[in-house]
Amino acid sequence: MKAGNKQVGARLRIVLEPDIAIGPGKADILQGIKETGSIAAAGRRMGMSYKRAWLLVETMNRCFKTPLVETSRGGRRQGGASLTATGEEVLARYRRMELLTGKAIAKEMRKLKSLLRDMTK
Amino acid sequence: MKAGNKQVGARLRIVLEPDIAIGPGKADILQGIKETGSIAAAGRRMGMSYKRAWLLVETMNRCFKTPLVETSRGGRRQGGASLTATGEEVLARYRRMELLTGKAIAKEMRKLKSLLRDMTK
DNA sequence: TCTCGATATGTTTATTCTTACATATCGGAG
DNA sequence: CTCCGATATGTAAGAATAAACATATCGAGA
Repeated sequence: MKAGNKQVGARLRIVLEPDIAIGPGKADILQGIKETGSIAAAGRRMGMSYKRAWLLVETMNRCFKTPLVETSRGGRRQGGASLTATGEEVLARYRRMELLTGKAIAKEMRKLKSLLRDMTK
Repeated sequence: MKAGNKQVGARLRIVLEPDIAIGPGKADILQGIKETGSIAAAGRRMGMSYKRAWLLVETMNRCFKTPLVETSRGGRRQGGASLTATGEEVLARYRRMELLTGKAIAKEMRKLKSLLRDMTK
């Protein structure tokens, strides 16, 4: 289904405990929720089923002391979701880690790339 | 099938081109070949089928200008595999990137962990 | 009280990923 | 010229993942 995603570069997956990790997918969902105000919209935006998006959110909420995402149903805006303070913090820290990693390995990265075959055929 | 693997910490996946990446799995295979002298042994050591291990090797060999692994069949030692100079270089660079990443994000890592729930139940 | 869009879940169907099994080849050593 | 262990591949069976479909709930506002 989703095709040309996963940008080139370093992809970071933070394994905090065995089977408890946060990677590019969960980070993007957090960001999507922050920007759209809903799990459904965040999922749609990244071509992911609502169920899958919701499941990831549910997992994250279970793993941290405080939920990362808080949701509401019905009401004036017909429900929605937003990041808690912890959610904002986790997202910010993950992005920072991505940045730090990118800088730290930039030089090695270039050297690795120079070993690649052309593949433009 | 394989269970308690994937050490906690940062897991790095280097995406050099869309659909061309090297991550912990391929790095471990390279290292296994370096240390055991065979694809089959490297695979067994990490609980991976020979076919899977061979397939990963084949993919890597196709993607780089020079093969990373060279193989032989029959002969005195009944065949085997070893890393080429390029293979050694790729492995070394990947390990270095892992190290650099670990150092770069250590501080953030600790802070993230402190937000985790206990889960020892 | 009926509507609407979003959350919340369960069930079923597809798809994709791995493994398992089955051969074929190689080539020095015995 | 047969044996052995490893490479090299194909195919079929199974397992794990993900998508698709189907409801149920919520609650302010019309």
